[in-house]
Amino acid sequence: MVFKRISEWRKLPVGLSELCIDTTLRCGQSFRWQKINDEWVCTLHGRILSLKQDSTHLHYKVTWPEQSVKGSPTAQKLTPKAEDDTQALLHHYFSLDLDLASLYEQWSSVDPNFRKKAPTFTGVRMLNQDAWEALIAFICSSNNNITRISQMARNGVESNLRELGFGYRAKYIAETARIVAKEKPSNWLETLRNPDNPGFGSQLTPDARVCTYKEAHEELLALKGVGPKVADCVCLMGLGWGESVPVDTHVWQIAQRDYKFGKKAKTFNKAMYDAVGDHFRDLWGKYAGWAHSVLFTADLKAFSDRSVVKEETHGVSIKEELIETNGIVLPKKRRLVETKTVTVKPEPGVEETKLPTEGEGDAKRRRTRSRGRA
DNA sequence: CCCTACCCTCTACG
DNA sequence: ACGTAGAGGGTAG
Repeated sequence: MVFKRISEWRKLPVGLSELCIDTTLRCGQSFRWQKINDEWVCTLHGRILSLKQDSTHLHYKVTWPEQSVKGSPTAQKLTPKAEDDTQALLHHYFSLDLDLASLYEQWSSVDPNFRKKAPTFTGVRMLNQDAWEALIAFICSSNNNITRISQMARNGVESNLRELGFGYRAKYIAETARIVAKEKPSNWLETLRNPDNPGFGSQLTPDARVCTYKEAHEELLALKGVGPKVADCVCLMGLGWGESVPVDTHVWQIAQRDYKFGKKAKTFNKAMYDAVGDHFRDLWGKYAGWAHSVLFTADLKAFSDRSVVKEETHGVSIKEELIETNGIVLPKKRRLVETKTVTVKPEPGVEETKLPTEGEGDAKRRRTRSRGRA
């Protein structure tokens, strides 16, 4: 395939606390971005986008196909003046209207745990992704990991999905595609979108029935391979519902560890699923899903080299010895250990914050080697 | 409501 | 080194 019309680098004024692409593009939201040398690269709305970032700006470059791709919904946009929409596309994709620093402040003011974790994970935004892409990607995410999902996302979607390594999810995708195409009204998926957060370039149809988050979530459950967690991923990342909180096993662990969930009830059923999401919506508000992503990212193994300890703890040392935390002896292993802990001032009326070195999170702070393809 | 099979890949461990 | 058990960002039946 021949590509032409490569633009010069352009830039948007965006600070790192408003957006950090190195974190946002690899924290399990989109599985198609690839870091090639110093640039993040992905196809989006019929063009190839390259991104890089410095402390003050997001830099972007566009590569257009030589001619329209037939059948592409964006093909008609490849008119000479259409290139100008790339800035608007980025603005929409990253929801740059939202003041993320203010949101972090707000979440920190109501949540000591967030205040502790967030400083080393600033600039984490939800991506405004295509709904269909999010649907298929997160069906693939069941019982899976980021590395493998990324491999799947790069494959073509055909009847031999199974041979391509999709496993049992191949049936889900085929079934879901059939249901959406034949059993649902045309444009059904888009009607589930948050009306306050329209899709990129979409026209608002005046007669469209307004949908709520709960309704959208419920509707998605009718698809094959879509349970509550996948439905919430699609709501949050593909349909613009900022209050959607996908509760996977990892978020469930966070809820138990840091938010006193599951002390009595050990079982995790649908009622508990809803309870966890409702709790975070109650705590964090309208953009609870965004706040959840910050804590989720903070617990990802891929980011385990970042300390949860504040900046003044500049010294880290490599120690080789048995480390015991809360009675759990971890295997002898080379690991990063903070040389000093920071005393966190207890907040009035709030449970005291654990000292960093005695948190259960130490077990996850193990340094991970790079995974995936070489 | 609870249990298990489902596909495949990577990792830890012997 | 090499093989194998186990887990990994759920869902359907």
